[in-house]
Amino acid sequence: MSGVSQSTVSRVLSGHPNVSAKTRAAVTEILNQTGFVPNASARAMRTQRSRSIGVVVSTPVNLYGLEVMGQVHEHVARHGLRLSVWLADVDGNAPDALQALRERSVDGLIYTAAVDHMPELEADINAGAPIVLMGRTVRGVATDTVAGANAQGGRRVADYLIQHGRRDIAWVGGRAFSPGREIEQGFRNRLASLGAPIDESRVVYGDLFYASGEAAVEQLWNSKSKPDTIFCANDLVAYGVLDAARKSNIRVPEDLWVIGYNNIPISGWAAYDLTTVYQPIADMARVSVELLLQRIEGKQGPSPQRRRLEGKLIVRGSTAHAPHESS
Amino acid sequence: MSGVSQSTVSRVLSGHPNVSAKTRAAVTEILNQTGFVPNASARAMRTQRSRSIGVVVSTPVNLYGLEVMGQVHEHVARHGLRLSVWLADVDGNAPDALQALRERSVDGLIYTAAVDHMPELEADINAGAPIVLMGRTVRGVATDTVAGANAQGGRRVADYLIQHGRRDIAWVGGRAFSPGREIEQGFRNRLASLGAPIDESRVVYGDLFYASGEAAVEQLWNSKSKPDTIFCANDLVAYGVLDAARKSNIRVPEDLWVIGYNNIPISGWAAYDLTTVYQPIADMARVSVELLLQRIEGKQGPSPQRRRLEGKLIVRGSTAHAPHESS
DNA sequence: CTGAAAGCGCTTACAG
DNA sequence: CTGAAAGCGCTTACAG
Repeated sequence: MSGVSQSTVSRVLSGHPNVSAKTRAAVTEILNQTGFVPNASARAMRTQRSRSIGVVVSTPVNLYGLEVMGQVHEHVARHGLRLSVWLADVDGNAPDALQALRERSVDGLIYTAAVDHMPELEADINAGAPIVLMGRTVRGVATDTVAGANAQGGRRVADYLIQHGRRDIAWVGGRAFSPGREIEQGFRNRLASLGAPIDESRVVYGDLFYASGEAAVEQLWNSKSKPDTIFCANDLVAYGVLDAARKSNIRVPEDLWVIGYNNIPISGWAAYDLTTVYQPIADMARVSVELLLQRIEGKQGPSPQRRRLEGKLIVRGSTAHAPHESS
Repeated sequence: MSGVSQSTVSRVLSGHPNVSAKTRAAVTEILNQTGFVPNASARAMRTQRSRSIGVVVSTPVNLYGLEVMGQVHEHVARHGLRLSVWLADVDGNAPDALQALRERSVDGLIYTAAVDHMPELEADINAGAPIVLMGRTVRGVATDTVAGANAQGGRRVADYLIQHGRRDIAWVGGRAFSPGREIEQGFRNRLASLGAPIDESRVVYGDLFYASGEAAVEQLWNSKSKPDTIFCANDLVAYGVLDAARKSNIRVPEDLWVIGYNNIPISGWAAYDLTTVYQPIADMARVSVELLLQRIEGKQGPSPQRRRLEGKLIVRGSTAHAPHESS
């Protein structure tokens, strides 16, 4: 140390008030000259904080995961924290992420790939590990959860379709995917209460990738009861549906209406021009990061938070209706 | 410590050979019972290694960045390392990533968003910081660089187009984007040497997002010399071109051929069915991680490596030609 | 094969 | 306002 003690340098570095202006200036000067940068591991060991949080995203076949990661990064960076990333396997597991949390490489985790029945994840959460679930719900797990208002989104689409006279409605979803299940429930219930319950022969379950949409069209068109509308649990599947329709010369929207869910940017491109439900990912990321930081500080409330953020129906060409009708 | 010394536990944890079988078994037993997990910061401080590396990717508007991140994650995880992520700003800068490297939060960096003239990045590299450039080249920077064989890709496309009788060829590129510049150079040179130099009125520069493709079509169609082919520096721009053509009732491939670069998954979807040049991202990620780890170990050679990995032309419907002609 | 001890580089009461 | 000292939790020569 050129002149002063280690303690004083540390106080300058951390902006601690107990340093005289002239000492501070002198130390800052030398810091700049030497280009000294404090060691993060040492600070982390001493403070018991890595200043880093992790995010677990689904396998990036689904472009939605990219949006999620970008928004989480944005809000993590805003709090001066670093972001580590793990890609979950197809079952949503990311053991390396949990291990990193246990060994305090990260201070907390935002988990966006959860499904039901994840024993390792649930054990860590029950042991008090700071983990926030984002975008997915898991039954019986006692931690903060931030998700879209999916049932409400499903009801909104049901209202829209019935209002515009659609009756032969198909649903393409996935069983393991909690947002899809919630959308489906809201959608089914509202259709039923409007006197137009869904015909089970028009319900198809798949893995929610692009190819599932193509497969769904083939299955629905080979059945007796062709639909006039297909509502898909995510946009990616809807693109598969639209492309299959294109290949089979099924005209959209004249012969078939198609609706997706998420409103990823591709849905605005002319090739798809997809009516879909916007998800407020930026808000979900913001709230998730805030709740996680509170949990890391030990400031969470007695019972876990369950936040539901509302989306919005975005009407585009895949369901075009007469312009005087409001959406 | 129940029974043995801290040193022995540490040796068991690290798999050090100097532990008797029965001691090892006893310690392992207790470790499992108590669920003890060693603290990563303490290990990092002692070993001077964070076991974590960072990747800097471009703003994720471009889906290509997602693929890159996924592949880098794959290879980083394979080496038992953690991955931190930073999104670069529009100019390719990521000061937080450089800071994290300086304070040893990460052991090294894979930089995929570099452009020319990045003083901070170059200063760190010249000071010996372990940074590998991936997918982009920067003039005069002395570190390992792993990129696609872009000039060769450009030549390959030139050969293909001339071979199939295309003559009124347009190029849509970007000035700050090194792969684009290299593709352009290979493309131009080969066209010239085949006696069909590009007409400068058919060259358009933009920022290489979707909207640039739409803008390019508008500009080219308002000029005197409409092209019969548009070659784009990346797939995203090509989608913009294809959608603009769709809106203007320009038929592809009858009236216009369109070619992209990268072969991201969307290019295989029926809506675009885009002829493009495949980039071996997985290999680029593998080589980048290997070179970075060598550099972290101080085992790099005297002069920086410049690797070029070859891609491959993927012919699809956006340039359909008679089936008997080979691609 | 095992243990006692030093030290990685910080931060933070504590004493002055 | 400043400094000396302790301690965060590991790993690794060193001695036996």
